[in-house]
Amino acid sequence: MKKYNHTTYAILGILTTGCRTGYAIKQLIDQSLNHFWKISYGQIYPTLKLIVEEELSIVQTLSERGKPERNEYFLTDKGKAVFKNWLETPIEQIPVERNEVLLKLFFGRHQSKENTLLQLEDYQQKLVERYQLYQNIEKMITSTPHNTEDVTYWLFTLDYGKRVTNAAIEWCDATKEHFIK
Amino acid sequence: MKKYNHTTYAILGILTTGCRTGYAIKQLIDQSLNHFWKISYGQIYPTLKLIVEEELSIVQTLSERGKPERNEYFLTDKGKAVFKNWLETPIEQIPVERNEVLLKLFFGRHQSKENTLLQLEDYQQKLVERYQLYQNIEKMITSTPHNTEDVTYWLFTLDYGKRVTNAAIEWCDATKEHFIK
DNA sequence: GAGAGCATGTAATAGGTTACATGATTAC
DNA sequence: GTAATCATGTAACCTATTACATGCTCTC
Repeated sequence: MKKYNHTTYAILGILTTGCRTGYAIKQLIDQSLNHFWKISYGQIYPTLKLIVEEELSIVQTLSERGKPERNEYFLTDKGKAVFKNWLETPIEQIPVERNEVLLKLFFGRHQSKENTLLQLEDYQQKLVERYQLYQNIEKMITSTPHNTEDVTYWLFTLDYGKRVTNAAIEWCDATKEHFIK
Repeated sequence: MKKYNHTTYAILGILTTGCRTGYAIKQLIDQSLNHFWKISYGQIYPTLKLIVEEELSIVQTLSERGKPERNEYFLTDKGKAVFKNWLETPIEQIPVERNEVLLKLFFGRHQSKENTLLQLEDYQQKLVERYQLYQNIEKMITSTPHNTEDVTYWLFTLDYGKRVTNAAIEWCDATKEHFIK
């Protein structure tokens, strides 16, 4: 089966959830997948064009009165099969995540302890903000009525973000110790 | 002060450690920074050309007998200042790390529990392998004699990797629970 | 009438990977 | 002689971001 890039699969996936337009895809990702996925219009519209060319989707142009014209996309059987195949294939490898703070720390021998501490504290603060953001999203989605099953999956991904962010925060604490003494 | 990309700062940093050639830079990154940074020759050689053009570095071509010809790079005062300035500037923001497993899980409502479990188990296995790799690197650098201070910084970055990877492994366990029942 | 939101799209640029090309030396 | 290692480099390609351009509708 022909391979596509991650962006293409993400868009195919979102088309299975009822989102129909490029604009709505952007909104859904920004609102629900924001902590582990992002996308720009510069990817969305060319990819929508691509999946139609590849016959993974068909497009219907709607001009309702009182609304701006819009293109609605629907998966074809081929599109559904390609998506399902991707869903069932394990990822090839965990990507190496470039970390600029670790890079700076790696060169720490050549800088002052004070500066290293400042970098760690700044990083930790940004991590704490991110953690609090996750908590707020969690509060919001558990207090607002949603489809129960959707919420469950949403919470899994949030839990991942919280756990990993928390581990990084704890590392900051432990590492700061070495530069305070 | 003029801005450069991360790759440029990484290379400036490595030139402060005594690495001198493009080949040696590649080796150092592959061996020591591999868990949070990677680079290809397609980035290294054009960047080395750039830093010479920008007068951040000078280059000396050596042809020793018995050795292939090589270009050695040395930071200029300007190069050292640019690097120091980068070291002292906090990162702008923590980047969003795309996570393909979370993306698949997000669409989990539309697939079988069995498949979700398989994806989680495969991911966990890859994480465990990564964790063990970190442990092995740790053993190796603590048992081989190195400059003590260098080792300390090296261990900090490894500790980060271990903590974050471990948090992800634990998340896999917790999440798998929901699909086993 | 101004601003927010809905809606679509492209071009320039940046950043990075992969494959390819070349050639010397060293160890077996 | 042949495989591994040292060493340098480029071209094609892929992915993604940013800025820009357009125009409609709805609310205040």
